[in-house]
Amino acid sequence: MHGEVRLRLTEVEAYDGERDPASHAWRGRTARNAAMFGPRGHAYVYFTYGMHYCLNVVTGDEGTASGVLLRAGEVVAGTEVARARRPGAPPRDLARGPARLTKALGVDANQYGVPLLDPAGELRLERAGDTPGPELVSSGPRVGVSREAERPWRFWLTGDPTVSPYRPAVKRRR
DNA sequence: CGGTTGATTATCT
DNA sequence: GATAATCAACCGT
Repeated sequence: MHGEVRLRLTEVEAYDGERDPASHAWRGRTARNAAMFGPRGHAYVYFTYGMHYCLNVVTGDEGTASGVLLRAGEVVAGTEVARARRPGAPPRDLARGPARLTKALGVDANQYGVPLLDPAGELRLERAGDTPGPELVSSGPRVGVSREAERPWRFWLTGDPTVSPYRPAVKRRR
């Protein structure tokens, strides 16, 4: 959650640090990905496509650079605030996609590197209820990555309407 | 519906 | 100079 807006996560995607060709950390540490190499439980926020922010949770030990991209969620509190940030969006689309999620939450470069497990933090990750069992979770190829897209490291709640529509990675023309 | 395209810039080659 | 862990608008069917 961030401020008044609370999300129930429905879709995430994993990246395996420097060993993973699809990871931002693949070519080693840079100014942009420095937070991925930091302690687990902190935020790695990146800016892409000239206009979007995406939010990751750092999951590996310090120096490891693994992370999980938060791809989608269902807004369960603070709907008014989220709707004001995404005017015109149908309720189920408020956080349906990694950039939509940060927009609805109000996350941007200001949250780069902040701790997510601090109960006093504005932006934080909380456990709510039991971890869903395998019968409720699906997995498949990651989205938008051109290398190693076949790794089935995107996970989502089966049948949940707030999961982002699957779009296979394609080479862009120009 | 589904497919295509422009937006817009930090980052890396 | 090209690309990118994307989105929304716009097309034709």
